[in-house]
Amino acid sequence: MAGLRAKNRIDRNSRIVEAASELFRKEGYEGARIEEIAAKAEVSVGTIYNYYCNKGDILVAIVSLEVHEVLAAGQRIIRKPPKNVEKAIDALLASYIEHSLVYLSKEMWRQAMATSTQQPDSPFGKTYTALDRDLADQTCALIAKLQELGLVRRDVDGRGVGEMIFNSMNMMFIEFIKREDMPMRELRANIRRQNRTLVKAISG
Amino acid sequence: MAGLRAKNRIDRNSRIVEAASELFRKEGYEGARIEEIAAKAEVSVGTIYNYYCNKGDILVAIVSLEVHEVLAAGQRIIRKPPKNVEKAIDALLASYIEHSLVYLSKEMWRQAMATSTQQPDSPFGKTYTALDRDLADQTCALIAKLQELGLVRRDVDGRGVGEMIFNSMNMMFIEFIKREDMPMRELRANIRRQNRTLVKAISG
DNA sequence: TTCTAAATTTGAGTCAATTCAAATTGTGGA
DNA sequence: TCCACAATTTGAATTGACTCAAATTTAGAA
Repeated sequence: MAGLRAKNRIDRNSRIVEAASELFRKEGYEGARIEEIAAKAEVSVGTIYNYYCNKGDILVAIVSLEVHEVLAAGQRIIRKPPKNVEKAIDALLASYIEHSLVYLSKEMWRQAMATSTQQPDSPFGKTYTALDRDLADQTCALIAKLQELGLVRRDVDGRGVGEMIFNSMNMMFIEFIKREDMPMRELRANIRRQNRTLVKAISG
Repeated sequence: MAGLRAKNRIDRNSRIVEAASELFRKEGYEGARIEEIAAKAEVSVGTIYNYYCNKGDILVAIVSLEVHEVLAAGQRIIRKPPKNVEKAIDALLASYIEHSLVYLSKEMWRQAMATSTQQPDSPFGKTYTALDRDLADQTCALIAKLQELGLVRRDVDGRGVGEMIFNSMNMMFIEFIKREDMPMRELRANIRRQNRTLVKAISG
């Protein structure tokens, strides 16, 4: 019976994540009590804290699942990007944004971001930061790809430009999740507008 | 005795802010207990909650004092900016960054940002958001000024560019406060590098 | 199979933020 | 000056996240 312990661990962990995920969605992050999550996952409160160092960390674990899907979708866009700089960048960023609310409500995003800011050194604070970096890297990869394709001038600092585009999108995304009433359409328009000058400058 | 009530309010409020400010600095945000703050300010715990809806809000009030100073310093730079686009932008952003740790530790910044993200609709969540917007507006104002001076091309979208520069600086600042060991010098270098392409593109 | 030690779980207890009903204080009119 | 009412303060009680010492479970050596 090789690894009952490991098997149990995986099983318990997924029960915790599943229970938390459901309760966060149903009752909101603040509304979901740890005791409830423990009951639903059929473990004790202590066990949850054995797996996650605090409530926020549980949420960030869920975010992580989400972002991995987003990254995969991003890869597909980079493989065959639209043959136009503006459209290509817009396609990638739109893909990020469209996916963002599939599993996570704005409230959940707010909490996840807050936690990762508050505790950047907790295991999941680090996870969140790493995800952010992966997304930024992907944006840079798109710029590099566009340079390869001759759509973006070779002499621009692809990394600098990619990071700037990602960073400014990220800030606008933060504004978006802070304003419960802001529609996705408005976010996308803001992003396009803000990128326009830079895009024009780097187009080959 | 017109307004004893109003006078007391102002007095108590400033005692609370002062006590909190000292304790946050001395014991860190998490370490400072509300009861302690109340004792130091010579009010009851309940009174603090009469003035601020939670612990994070007290901190954001302190941040607000800080940012107002930063905005004033920014105004002076905009009045007489360096006669070179890159230097002018760098001067403004450097001023923001250099001031940032005078009254607030990185930990305090993390908490303040987390709170404002978590509760964007609380009174001080709104305050924080407004401060951010003021800073962004100031960055845009600098670009406009540089356009007036003929240093930045008239045909660029000053607002879009200003917001992009501010947003991307803001994300880098967030990274900076998350990493306790990251020196200010590195932050400034990153910002300069990231802005370079855009700055080149808009220079007249 | 049996036993020991390490890993893991448990949940009652702790701690600090937040609430709220009672007590106090300021105001303006008689 | 005195009173009634509204605003404000108070701190004991509540709440819910998090801890930790005891109990349970697994691994694997004998």
